[in-house]
Amino acid sequence: MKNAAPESDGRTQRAKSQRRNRRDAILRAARPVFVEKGYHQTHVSDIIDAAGIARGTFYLYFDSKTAIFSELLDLSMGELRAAIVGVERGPDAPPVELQLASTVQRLLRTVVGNRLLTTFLVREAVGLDEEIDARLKTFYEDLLKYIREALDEGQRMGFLRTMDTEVGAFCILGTIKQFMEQVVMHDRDVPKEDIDRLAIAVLDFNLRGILSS
Amino acid sequence: MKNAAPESDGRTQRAKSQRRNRRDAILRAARPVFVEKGYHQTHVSDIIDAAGIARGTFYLYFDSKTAIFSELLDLSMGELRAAIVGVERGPDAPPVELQLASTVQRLLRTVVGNRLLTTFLVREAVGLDEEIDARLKTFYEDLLKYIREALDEGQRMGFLRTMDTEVGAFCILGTIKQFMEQVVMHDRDVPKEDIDRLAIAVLDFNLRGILSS
Amino acid sequence: MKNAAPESDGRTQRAKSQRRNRRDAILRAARPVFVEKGYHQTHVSDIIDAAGIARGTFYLYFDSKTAIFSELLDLSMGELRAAIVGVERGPDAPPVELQLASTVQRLLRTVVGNRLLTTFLVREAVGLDEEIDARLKTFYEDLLKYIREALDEGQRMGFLRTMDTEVGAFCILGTIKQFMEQVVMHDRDVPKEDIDRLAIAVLDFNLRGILSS
Amino acid sequence: MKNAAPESDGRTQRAKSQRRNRRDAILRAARPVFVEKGYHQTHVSDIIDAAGIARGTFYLYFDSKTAIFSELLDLSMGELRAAIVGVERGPDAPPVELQLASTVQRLLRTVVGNRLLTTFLVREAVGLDEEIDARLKTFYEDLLKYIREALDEGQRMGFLRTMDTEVGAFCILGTIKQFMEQVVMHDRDVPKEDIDRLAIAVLDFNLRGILSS
DNA sequence: CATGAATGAGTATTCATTCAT
DNA sequence: GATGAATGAATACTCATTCAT
Repeated sequence: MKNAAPESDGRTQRAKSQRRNRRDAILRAARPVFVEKGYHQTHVSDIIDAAGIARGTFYLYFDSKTAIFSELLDLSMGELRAAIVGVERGPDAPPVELQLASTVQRLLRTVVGNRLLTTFLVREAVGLDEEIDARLKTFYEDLLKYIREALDEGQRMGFLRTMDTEVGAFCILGTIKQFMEQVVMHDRDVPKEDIDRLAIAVLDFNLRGILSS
Repeated sequence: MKNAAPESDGRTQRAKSQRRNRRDAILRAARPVFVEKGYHQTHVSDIIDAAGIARGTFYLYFDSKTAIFSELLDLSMGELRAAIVGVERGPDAPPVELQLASTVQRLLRTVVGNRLLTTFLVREAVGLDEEIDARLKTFYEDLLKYIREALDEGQRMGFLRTMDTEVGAFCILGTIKQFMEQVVMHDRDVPKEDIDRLAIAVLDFNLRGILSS
Repeated sequence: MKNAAPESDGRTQRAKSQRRNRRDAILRAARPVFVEKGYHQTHVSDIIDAAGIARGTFYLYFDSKTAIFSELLDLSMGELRAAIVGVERGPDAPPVELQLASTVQRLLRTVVGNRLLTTFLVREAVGLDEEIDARLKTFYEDLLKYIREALDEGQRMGFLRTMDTEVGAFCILGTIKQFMEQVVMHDRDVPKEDIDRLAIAVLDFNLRGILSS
Repeated sequence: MKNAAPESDGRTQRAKSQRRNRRDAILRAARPVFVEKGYHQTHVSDIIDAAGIARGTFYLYFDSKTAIFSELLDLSMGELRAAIVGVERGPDAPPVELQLASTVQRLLRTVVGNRLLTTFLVREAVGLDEEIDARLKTFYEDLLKYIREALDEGQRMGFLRTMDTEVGAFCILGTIKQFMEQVVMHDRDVPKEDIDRLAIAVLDFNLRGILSS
């Protein structure tokens, strides 16, 4: 705090880095516990056991059990967001249709490859805490908005048909979330080829529906 | 002793009826409490306060807090099931396409008309209890199976295109569940006309997708 | 209450008799339940189930759970008392020594023949309730006093040696109670011959001790 | 990390010692409460009030109310056992008769000097819990076996007369237990001289019975 | 008399969080 | 920073007893 010496900067740096490492270690240890046992059945004891730290140490890095869970949820939302965002809107960007396709593929690969994330988003985080619920709501609303804008643009560009894009958006979101559910439901690992096949099928459903043309 | 039979019969009848009434009254009182406060934040005290009964009386009719919640969940699943089931398969039945359409409409009307049910099915019941989770899983699996069979038949009859009906089924389920989510999210009442419009839009999405033909 | 008619006497009589029968039936039903499950693990439900009566009916005949238990205990104490009391003190009565001998035999036969009684007196009734404890205490004190007076008389008559009769009395009581314990401990039925053999052995112990003469 | 081993050793040592102290303090505080109020009327609140600790602290050291009671009972049984065991069987050991005599004296002194112990063994522990009952049964069975073996040896050595040593053993146990009862019954303190006098009287009873020779 | 639905006081135990060392 | 002993608020469930029918 006193900034007494120039090397204090280096120390602070190192300290901060250590602190961050410790935090990350605790987060990494807590995640599978929350996923396996669920929020309410996961006790602080379970987390500190998994992390190999003392009880008090936990509270040195996180304000509460809710706080660490909340942060894990944020990480999950971030990962999923990263898998989606990236559609370019510039004039010489690839066609939105293709972008959407690759987005779906990237998305499903992420979901399957990280079941922890999926569990948080579809099962654990619901109805625990008002603030958490709010954040989840915002997350999905952002997603909806993003999808809807993509649909709107697709309509403007003519390759998407006339429709209520609000409805279209939540239907698409619904198909994705249900895919996530299916992944969570089945414990077995899904082979990569199957994921690609599924991604194409889901995309196909969203693009063309079920009716024979 | 003399008039044991006739009297006991009448008494039993009345008693059973009263017993059922009481049970129903408690169930009716508990439902909105669970919906508003969530399972964990709903204490037995809240339920008995809402029902205007004594603590012991509650346990006279239900084994536990979990038991009454479980029963409410069953009721919700039953209502939703009733709104879906009913597709006839006979040779002179109306075309599956139409039946599916009307089913979606019926379904969405039910969902909107009973937000309590919806909340249970998409938010409250998840991750509370292993047994409850299992029942929920079974419920949705039945639903998936039902939808998939409908899709299979539609393919056989030629008006549905070639596709992976397993994927088609969970995508449809996803759009429905997400619709339920939207209903739960928005507290405002949705006008009936809007519901019908939405039902058509959702159905349209599922039938034709988003691509312009 | 009004004594309106002469036959009311008869009616009252019959009613009283019926009432007594009912009471006895409940007592008979409750006894083995208390013995098997113990006081605290015996619930009023168990008693009314065993007696085949309604909950309210129980309270028509007994003030409380404690009351019926207390009454059963009294019965047990009465039975044991009846097996003991009866030593005649008249000038031409049989010698106290013989009376004591036959008393011990009668006593042990009673104890073995009625394990329920035994259980109440040595296990169940201890430490349940201040009032019950007091009654049990009085019972054993009476027994002690009775034994001591017999010892005193025996001393006066010269066939018992000089000793502290207070100590002698509680030692004798101790041997009897421990015999009862043994009976309770072992579930198996004891053959009558064994009882007689045991009675003689116990008596022998009390009369002559363990030292070789 | 560097000095983990040595420091943890010292810390662990101190911690273990403190932990034991705390446990003992709670045990010491709980014992008179159980004795005075009885097991069922002693609530965890009473114990933590007596020990001056918080509710959670109690459960830090004991699994349950039953657990702490059980441990107190074990302590009592241990104390009594220690007062009894010690008869030497070697060729140059003091005669069993004398050993028996001093054992009885030691025993009674222990019983009188520690009324808490006595209360547990003769009143409190009976019929509370199956597991506790079993332990109590084993304890008394061990005692019986020990006494009987002493009697057998006395017979072999010729200074005890021919008798059923099984009966002799439980009769002796009975006199001891009844002595304990007498101590529990009477609240007043017994002067040491009286105890010695009583010990001799009890021993005399067991050795020679009540009959004049 | 008989019934049994209703009552509500009573209690052991858990677990997130704190803080002295 | 790290520790882990101590804390105490919070909560579901039982069961003896009552009383309207």
